[in-house]
This record gives sequence, C-alpha cells and structure tokens, in this order.
Amino acid sequence: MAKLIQRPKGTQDVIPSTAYKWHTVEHIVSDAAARFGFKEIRTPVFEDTGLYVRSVGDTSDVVTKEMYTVSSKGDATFTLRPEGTAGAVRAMLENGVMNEGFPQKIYYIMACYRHEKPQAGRLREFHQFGIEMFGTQSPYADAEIILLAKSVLDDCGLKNIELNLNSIGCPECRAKYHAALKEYFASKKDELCDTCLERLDKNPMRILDCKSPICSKIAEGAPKILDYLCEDCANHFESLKKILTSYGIEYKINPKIVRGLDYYTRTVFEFVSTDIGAQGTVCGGGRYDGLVSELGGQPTPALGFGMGLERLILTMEKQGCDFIAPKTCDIYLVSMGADAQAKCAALAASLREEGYSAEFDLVGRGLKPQMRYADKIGAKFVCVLGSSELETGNVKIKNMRTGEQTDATLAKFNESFEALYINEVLAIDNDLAGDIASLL
RNA sequence: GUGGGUAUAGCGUAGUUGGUUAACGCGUUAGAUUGUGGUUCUAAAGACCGUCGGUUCGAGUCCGACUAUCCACCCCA
Repeated sequence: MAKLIQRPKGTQDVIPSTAYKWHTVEHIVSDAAARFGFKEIRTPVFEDTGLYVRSVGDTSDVVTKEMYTVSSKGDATFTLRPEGTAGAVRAMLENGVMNEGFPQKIYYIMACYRHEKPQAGRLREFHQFGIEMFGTQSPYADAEIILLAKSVLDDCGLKNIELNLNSIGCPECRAKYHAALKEYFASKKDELCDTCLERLDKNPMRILDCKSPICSKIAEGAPKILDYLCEDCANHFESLKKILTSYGIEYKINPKIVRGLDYYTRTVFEFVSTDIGAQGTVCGGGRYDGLVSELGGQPTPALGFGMGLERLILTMEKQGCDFIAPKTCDIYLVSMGADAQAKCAALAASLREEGYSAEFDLVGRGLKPQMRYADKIGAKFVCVLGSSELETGNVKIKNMRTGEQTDATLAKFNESFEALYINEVLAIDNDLAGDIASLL
C-alpha cells in the first residue's frame, strides 16, 4: 500500500456524515440575509496582494505574517483571501455596482486563508459568512447589521452569545485619542512588556488588549476612547445604542474591542461565545467608512461583519442545537437475480424522474443484507423484486417505519408508491406541519 | 513564532512493576432451515502499536530525536 497523504495542517474535511451541519448553517445564513434584503456576491479565492495590503493594513498581523502569497508567472503576486471585505469592495467598484443606488447590501459565504497556528476554533482554511452594506451613515444601518447577525445566531438556536460593542471613532478623534494614549503609556514605559513597547509607537490601542497582568493593570487607568469621540461620532454611537435598546438587543460596552483590521471606524462589535475555548468570537464586524475611497472609489460610508462558520457550528454542537436532518432514501429496491436488478434499475430511474430518491443494489448482496442496508440508509420504503414478482407483476411495498406491506403492481408502481409516500410523509411530518401552519 | 498535552484497527478505548500468537466496544462483512430490516446470538476481516534511533536477553510499555495532532499565548472568524 502506498503511503497516505494527509490534509494540509489547519484544514478540515467535511465528510458525508457531517455535511448536513454545513447545509444547515448555509441555509440559515442565506435565508436571513435574504430577509434583510442582502444579495449574494462571489469573488475570486485569490486577489492581487496589494488589495489586502491597502485595505487590511500593512501593520496588521494578517498582512504582515499570515498571508498565503504566491508569485505568478508574470510579475504580479497573488494572495489567498484572508478575509472577505476587501475582495467584495473591489468587486463592487470594478463592476460599477456602487452606481446602482444606495444602500447596496451584499452577502457571501466563502473560504478564507490565514497562515496561523491552528487551535480550537482557528484554522488555516476557514469559512466565513459575511455581509457588507454601502452608502449609508445612518446608525440604523449599524443596528440593522447587528440585528441580522443576532437573527442568524437566534435561528441557529444559540444561547449565551454576548454582544460586545464599542466605537473607535473616526480618524480625527482617533488621532487625538492616540496622542493621549501615547502620553499615558509613555509615562509608564518602564513597566510595559516588550511587545507593548513596540505597540506604543505603531498602534497604542493594542496595549489595551495585552494579556500580561502588568500591562492590563496599567491599561485600566488609561484614557478611554469613548471620552475622546468627536461630537458626530459620539452622537452616532448614542443613537445606535438607543436603537439597539429599542430593538430589545442586549449589549455590553467593551472599550477593549479594537479589531485587528485597520480599516474599521466608529462602530465595532463582536458576538462572543464562552462555549468553544479561547477563540470565542463567533462574529466580528463594524463600520469602515474610509475603506471604499482607500480602494479607489468615491468616498462611501460602509459597514459589515464576518461570521466564522466553523465557530458557529462548534458552538451549536456544544449547546446541542438542532441541525436540519439530511434527506434520506425514499425507496430502496431490493433485487434477487440479474433480471430483477435490471428491473430495479429501470424503476429507480423512473422514480427519480418524478423527484424521489430511489436506490437499488449495486454490489450484488443477498436479500437480507440488502434489507439491512436499506434500513441503515434510512429508506422510508422497500420493495423486493424476485423472479415471482417479475412473472406475476405483483409486488409489495413495505413501509419501513410501520412494517406494513401494501400490494401494488409493476405496471402502476409509481402511482401506488406516490400514494403511500404522501401518507407516510404526512404521518411523519404531522407535528412539523402543525408548526409550519402556525407560522403561516 | 513561543509554551504544554497526546500518538495502539475506520472510530472510541484497555494493555497491569518491560516477558510468548496486542484485547474490548462501536462500525464493516457475513451466518442463525426454504424470499424481508431494526433487537439478540455467532463468526470473519481489519493494527508493521506515528517514524527513526537508543537501553535491554527481551520494548506497545523506559529514554532521545523527529513528525503529526490537540490545547494555550499571539492574533482573529
């Protein structure tokens, strides 16, 4: 036997037995997006490296050490997308979609790539549900995307997801705040850890985040961004808080939320779960009013979020949430002998044309193993075909849930099966049907 | 990039102070009198015990290195 090749570090296979979990969240997510009027966009897995350097920021960790960059045959270098926003904005501009009127609302479900050391809830290839909205400054828009994220989490059945909220202001108020921060931390220079000393120059807000006990102690006494917001930013934040409260959405003001992607302005938020380990941020996002012009478009206010699908599924599993059960076989056709197998194949084909999931034996098993197999794959009905059925044209269709057998003929097989099937589905979905009826 | 844990069949585990053909459960395949699944019973297949090296008469068991994986830091979804 040749040696097995393993999957690359930090990647995950979705095998058939777990694919339904992905179908569930993909369905929930795109359904919620549609209810809020967001349209899907799909962009390339790789982009010109410069796109990320300009948008995500050349001091960010993502750009400085986590990108998968390849040089192409020409002179350009390409990078596997580390996040979705930059590519989405680029595509909106390049295709002139921004000119179609505001607000523009888009969503995507995509794989992203970052070269990090994997751990619980953190992969090198991970999947993100993201939404972006362009062309509105209104705090209602900020509230809208938070509400959308909340709807998704609720639809997933999740509990105990905390919303952390902050405002990091616009470039003007942030500059003042940075100056104040630098002054404060510079006075405690001797006590700060090495990494924080570096941060002092480049991005002093990061010190607020430091896990070192000494630094975080110092950070407690540091100036707060919220005290430095300009009038417009402060008003915006106040309005947002009022709207959220009127929606009944609970939130916690957390001045430590800073966001590692440089393009954020004003509103930043995170939905955090405590159930999945250290990487608890299920959804993170905010406003980035400067990004569109940074990427060469007309100055356009914008905002959005990214939601980690692996983390979402992880949290759902941890909390025992329901996933949509995978579709199982409607009817399994058991065959005995070559002639019967040929007939089963033909029957399966005609049932499939009518939209049913029909299967028959493909490996040459005996009657009993075929019955076992039918049971294992969750077949709702089974029909056995042998020489006597082929001769007489009379068959029995067995309901696997009740064990009940019903007479039918090969000539009118599909009609008989359809009647049985409708009955059975009604019986199984009785409760569910009630739920749906009450919703409508 | 820096720490710590783990590594035995497809999956989950046991393997006693180093001692013969590495055990069990689930799963898989098949059988339990003539053509009907789930429960039960029986049997079979399936592992160079992560890799390489060392200690020893003898290593799944002890030591070392490497690799993989998990968790944490960092950062983020």
